[in-house]
Amino acid sequence: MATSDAQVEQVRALVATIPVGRVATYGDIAEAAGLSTPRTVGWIMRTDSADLPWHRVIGAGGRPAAHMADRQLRLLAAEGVAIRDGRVDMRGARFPFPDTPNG
DNA sequence: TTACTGACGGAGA
DNA sequence: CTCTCCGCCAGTA
Repeated sequence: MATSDAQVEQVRALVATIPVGRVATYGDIAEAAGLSTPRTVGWIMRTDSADLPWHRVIGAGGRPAAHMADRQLRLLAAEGVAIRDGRVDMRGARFPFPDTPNG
């Protein structure tokens, strides 16, 4: 499987469903989208994340994107997300994806 | 075609 | 806790 367009749309859809004050990890999104590696999620994001709340997408353990961590943390903090020592407090902030229609 | 790079994640030191 | 190495997939040279 070479990441069908459906997978890409799935990832984009999942990211778009992340509500305010919540966040999701690349791994969770990849898992929910049926991807085999979170790298692909990051690829999709950088490819086109203009219409997506990219700031609600973080790395494992609440690690924000290094190139724009300040911006992401700032946006998350503005939405009410708890930040701890420059990292996102996953406790209660991690958005639980309801179900994966893709299976 | 091979090699290098990158919005990642896990395990080892 | 920080740093490093391997695996994974897609893009670019």
